[in-house]
Amino acid sequence: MIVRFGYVAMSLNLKDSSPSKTMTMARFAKLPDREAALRQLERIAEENLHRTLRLLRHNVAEGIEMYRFSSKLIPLATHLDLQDWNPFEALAEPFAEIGDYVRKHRLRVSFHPDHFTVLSTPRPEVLISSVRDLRYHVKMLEAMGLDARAKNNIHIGGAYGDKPSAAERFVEHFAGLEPDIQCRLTLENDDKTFTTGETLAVAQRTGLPMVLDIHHHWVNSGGEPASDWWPEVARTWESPLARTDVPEGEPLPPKIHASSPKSPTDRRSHADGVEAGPLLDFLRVAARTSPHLDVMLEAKHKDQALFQLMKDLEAYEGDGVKILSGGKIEVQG
DNA sequence: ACCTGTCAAGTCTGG
DNA sequence: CCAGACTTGACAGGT
Repeated sequence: MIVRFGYVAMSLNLKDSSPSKTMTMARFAKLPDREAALRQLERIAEENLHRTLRLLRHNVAEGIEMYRFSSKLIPLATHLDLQDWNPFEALAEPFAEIGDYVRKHRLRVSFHPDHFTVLSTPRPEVLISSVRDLRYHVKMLEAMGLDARAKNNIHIGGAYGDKPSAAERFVEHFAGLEPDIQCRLTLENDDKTFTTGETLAVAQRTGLPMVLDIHHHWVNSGGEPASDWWPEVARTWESPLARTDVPEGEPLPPKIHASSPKSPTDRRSHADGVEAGPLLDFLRVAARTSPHLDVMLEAKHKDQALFQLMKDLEAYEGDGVKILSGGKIEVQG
């Protein structure tokens, strides 16, 4: 099994490369000239996009082919008071540059809209802003010129005291989404509410591919190994919806999230790095099912955690592990 | 240069 | 019904 590693949004190695520079609403509201303030927001966004491209170049130079974009590329993009503002025209070029680079180097990229996007919500106004947020993420991917292989990962959402009804609402609300939003979604199990099994059931009903977070699984499960679920989870990546825009015969590698607990007393928080041992246990089992797998590392130390993990994996070389590049390995089942 | 409170958004818990 | 926790990087204002 070929395994590619990626990291989230920012690098600790590249100086001045935060792709999430922002402007607060309070600051925006204080500026006297609204048009000038909007231009300033666009300048910040442009800077974030240029930094994103720098990060991608850094990744390619290090052999890293997977990356999650920051959701904060355009400050205040979905704020209600700025709905008359369309920043995409001014940002067409930097977005296109990123997309060109992604295609040229065949990178796996994604977004992860944050926890304000909740399709299981019973509140209409929350659903409306959730859809607005999803549309914003899709627009960014479209502005990059990327097809539906580039996806937006979300959770099911809250349970509101009745998980089955919440899951039911998710399915209904999902069915009401525009097709171009639907075909770019992935569904991830969370650390408190929807377990691997419950998330998988919704993924199977909707046809969505499921991102298995093995750390979330560890803190929110009956104790059975995450790898027990792998064959079924992997199969969700074969659905027609998941494979939208995937050329016939080409693989769409399943994706998982990996992180390690911060401490025995704080098991839910993310540690600085990712432990090689437990991850490798999972990978060896997954290798029996899948020829390809992409692993998003969610660690405080971001790309440095990735470099450290690759270093730690060297100890397993010969023991069913082969290092292929700075961010890619081969694992024997 | 460094520190602290705050930030657009949601949900859950406990009072 | 409401305040605070959760969680996170970065701003903004203060020292």
